[in-house]
Amino acid sequence: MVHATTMKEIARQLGVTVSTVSRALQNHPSIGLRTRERVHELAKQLDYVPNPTAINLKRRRTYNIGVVLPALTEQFFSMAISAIEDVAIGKGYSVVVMQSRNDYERERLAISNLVKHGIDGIIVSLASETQNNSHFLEVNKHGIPIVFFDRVAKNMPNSCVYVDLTAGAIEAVEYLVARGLTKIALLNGPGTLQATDERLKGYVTVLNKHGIAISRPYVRSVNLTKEDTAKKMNELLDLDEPPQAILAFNDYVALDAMQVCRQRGLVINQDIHFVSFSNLPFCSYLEQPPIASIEQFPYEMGTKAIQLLLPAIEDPQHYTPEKVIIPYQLIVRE
Amino acid sequence: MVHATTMKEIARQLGVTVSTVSRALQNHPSIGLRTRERVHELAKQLDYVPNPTAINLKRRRTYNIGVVLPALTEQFFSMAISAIEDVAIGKGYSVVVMQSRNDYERERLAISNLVKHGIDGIIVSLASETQNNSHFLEVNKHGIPIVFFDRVAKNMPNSCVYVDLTAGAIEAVEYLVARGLTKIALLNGPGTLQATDERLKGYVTVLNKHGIAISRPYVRSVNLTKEDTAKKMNELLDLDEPPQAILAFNDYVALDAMQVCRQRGLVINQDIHFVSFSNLPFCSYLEQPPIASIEQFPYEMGTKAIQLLLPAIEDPQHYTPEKVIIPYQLIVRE
DNA sequence: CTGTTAGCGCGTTCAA
DNA sequence: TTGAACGCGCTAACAG
Repeated sequence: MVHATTMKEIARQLGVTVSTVSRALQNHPSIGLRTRERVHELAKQLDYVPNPTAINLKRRRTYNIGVVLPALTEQFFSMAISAIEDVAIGKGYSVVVMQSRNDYERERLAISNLVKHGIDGIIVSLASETQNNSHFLEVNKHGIPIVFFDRVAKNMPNSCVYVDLTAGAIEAVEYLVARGLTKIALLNGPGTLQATDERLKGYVTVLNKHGIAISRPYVRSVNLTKEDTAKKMNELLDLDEPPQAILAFNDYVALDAMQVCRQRGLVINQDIHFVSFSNLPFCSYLEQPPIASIEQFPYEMGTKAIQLLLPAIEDPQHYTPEKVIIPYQLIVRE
Repeated sequence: MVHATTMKEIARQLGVTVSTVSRALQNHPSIGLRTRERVHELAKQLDYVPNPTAINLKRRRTYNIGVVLPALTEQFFSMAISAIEDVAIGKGYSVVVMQSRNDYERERLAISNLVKHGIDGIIVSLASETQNNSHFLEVNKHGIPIVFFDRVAKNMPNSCVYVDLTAGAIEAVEYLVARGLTKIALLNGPGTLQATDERLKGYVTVLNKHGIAISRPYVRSVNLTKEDTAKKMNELLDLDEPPQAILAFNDYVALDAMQVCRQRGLVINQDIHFVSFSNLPFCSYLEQPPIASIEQFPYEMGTKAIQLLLPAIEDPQHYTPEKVIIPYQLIVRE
């Protein structure tokens, strides 16, 4: 801005003190009706807008909340952001977004930028490649609260909110088995994510329960890029005994894998079946979507995350971190 | 934060002045090597982080850039945001997002919140329901620069960046005609958007050129909700002479309309053909995508938008608004 | 080389 | 009812 009008300017033009203007603007009772009116009038006339930076400096807050997540273009995360934003705005906060692109260094940089830039708290969903928590510990040391959501960090004392993916995976695999599909492969995420472990655990549990031998080549990790997913899916199809069904880490992995299948002439939901996590809205546009998906309620997760963060910001002393588990839901499509 | 360490604290512990500390920290040449080292050492030891709010107060900047757009969950916009963020971060700015949800009041509120919250500039893509520009004029009055992108406002003096949709529509409709499809309907956006006029103009131009009569019932506006699109698509199919092809406002409209067609037993790309705008990545997952789409390069648009905004922030005097047109590209899928 | 002083815009206590 | 003075945390012109 070229030169915004300040209280000082109003005071000067009215021949009063800045403190009088200050009080008049906040309708302090001890200000004469006449002066108050004159101040308000001139303020409006000069398009006076209080300088938020100055106010923040006094309040010792920025009213900025940082959100770091893998990719905004993934609908799961943009939905979560929407939820965070809705709550934040209602409480007078703004949301600053940063994307890690699943890259550790970028995540580290994003966190550092946020702290340098000034935020009152941070909400994070981990990059798939993040292996250590030093950057988060640093933030904790500064007394800036963090809440993890969905892709949460292991062994961190902060609040976090996530769904019970093991239970979700169990229900998903049970569903496949109930449909008579027993050659089930797992296209899992990167080993760095807790979410990957949880899916695996559910997968193993069900197969064991039904006495189905677990074939090592059936379990593969992808790094969440399209290329890697294609590679791993091709490997699965090249096996002597290719799987009848795939449990995919999420809808994006499922879609990329399904594309490979189609290219190889397989008919989805006939030659091969998919079940995945996320239940993203755009799957409803597919002619042959995964037969089932675990809804993870990103909106609810985002809402809960910010609801955990705000008290940590506004009343740090009485704040104790919480682990919140959001219920999942198996959505069957046919 | 409970109690961050300040320069004052460092100064106290070292028995020097705050200004000495300040200069030492920025490696001012006129500071004794010894003191400089002691200051840096203690700063690190006490986990000193400069208070950005105080710095911003002096610099008279917030280093925050506000972005207001219809919906983050639309991939077109999340891609644009990614671009904006990439450039912004490189220049030391952070991005604050607000969504209008295509609602005028929400857009108005978002703008007002941004100004109250403190931002150095704003990038906007209009809500479909926005009919007047008073809230933007207000911002202009405060000397805060605005750049419009994609859905730009009519009759505003600010910079803006958009694609030549008329030319795009022309090429798209020509493509349909060349394929022998002449009964072409237009599922257009809301009349409030300039982008809607432009598509219509292109549509009319081509039909006129080929001497194809324009049937009024073939041209419909949708408000960009799934329900309205379904309603209008059904109306088109209920006509005595239903269209062979649809030019859709964007991929979301196309997808919603295609869903209706499938439900009514039509085979996409056989009984009816679609061409749309945006060319969103997820269309590549469809078995029967629109046969062609106008790529609008959201990443390039976002990049250009912030490149127009930053000079306006950093050197207001020498800044003159620009209208930038990004080239489109017709992507043919088969 | 370092301290003193002033000021960014605002809120607030203490006097008058 | 209003003014004077101080402080939030930091930078910078001026002095020594």
